[in-house]
Amino acid sequence: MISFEHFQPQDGTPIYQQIILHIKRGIVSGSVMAGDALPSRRVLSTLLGVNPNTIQKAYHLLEEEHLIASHAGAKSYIVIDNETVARIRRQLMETELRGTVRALKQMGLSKEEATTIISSLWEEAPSSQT
Amino acid sequence: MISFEHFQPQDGTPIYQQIILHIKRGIVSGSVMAGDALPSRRVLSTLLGVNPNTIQKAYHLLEEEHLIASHAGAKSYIVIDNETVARIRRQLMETELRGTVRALKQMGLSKEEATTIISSLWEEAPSSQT
DNA sequence: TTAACTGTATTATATCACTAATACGGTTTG
DNA sequence: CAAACCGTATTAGTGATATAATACAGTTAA
Repeated sequence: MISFEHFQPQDGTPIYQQIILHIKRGIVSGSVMAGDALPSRRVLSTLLGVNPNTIQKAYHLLEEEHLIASHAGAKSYIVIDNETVARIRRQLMETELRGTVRALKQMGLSKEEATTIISSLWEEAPSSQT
Repeated sequence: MISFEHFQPQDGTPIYQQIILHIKRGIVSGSVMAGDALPSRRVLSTLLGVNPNTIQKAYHLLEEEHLIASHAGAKSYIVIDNETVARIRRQLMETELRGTVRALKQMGLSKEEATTIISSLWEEAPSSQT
């Protein structure tokens, strides 16, 4: 069962997008694998304190992207191969870092300053894998 | 006059927030200084192709944060001191990097992988100051 | 088998970001 | 002074996000 233990929603970005990101990052890190079952819509909505429709929207979009498979009545499962994992990895790196690098350069930082700051932030941030 | 030449809005985040960020990043980099005039609401809305009210919202929020001063009939101007610049700098670093570092760790990257990727992205991205 | 769970669908409501169309009064400049 | 700017305010409408309350049919397990 895919875990949402360390999922903490932050306002500003839609919750259904954050759920999608959470699962995709799990796929990239290897903690989410093919065959894994997802929490049911109702269970996860209760766990996160949001509406079931919000979960359904996230799962529906994941299914449209062919990352999960749903069959009416049964649970939904992760369906991915190695090629898909690589694609998701590239996709997340792109969206996550492109804007950050642009922002740092726009603030006048040098490449060295940027990597130094990120290194120092790496130490203090909470993590499942140091 | 503060330049919006290199400003290219990306959908997903509200335009008024992007305008605020653009100005704050300019302040941090030193390209936006105390006394600089801002484009009028109408001019900037035409330039960016958005509604004047959107610009007004951005400027109004900047004024509430005491970064600009507006007087009915005249242009709006940047009003900041060194202490304010330092505060904005800390604020932007915080919001920009904290989430990125969290995301990269959640994807299972090591500190070395992260800094390496950022270094390589630094080269290809467009910039006003290489 | 049947009860409990599952995915799926529908309709209604509220809020926010953004657009649109005006209007009013103060400032600047020729 | 007067025209051309400027900031400010109001009202109305649209689309996206999220909530709320149901309803129906398929799957699973005691």
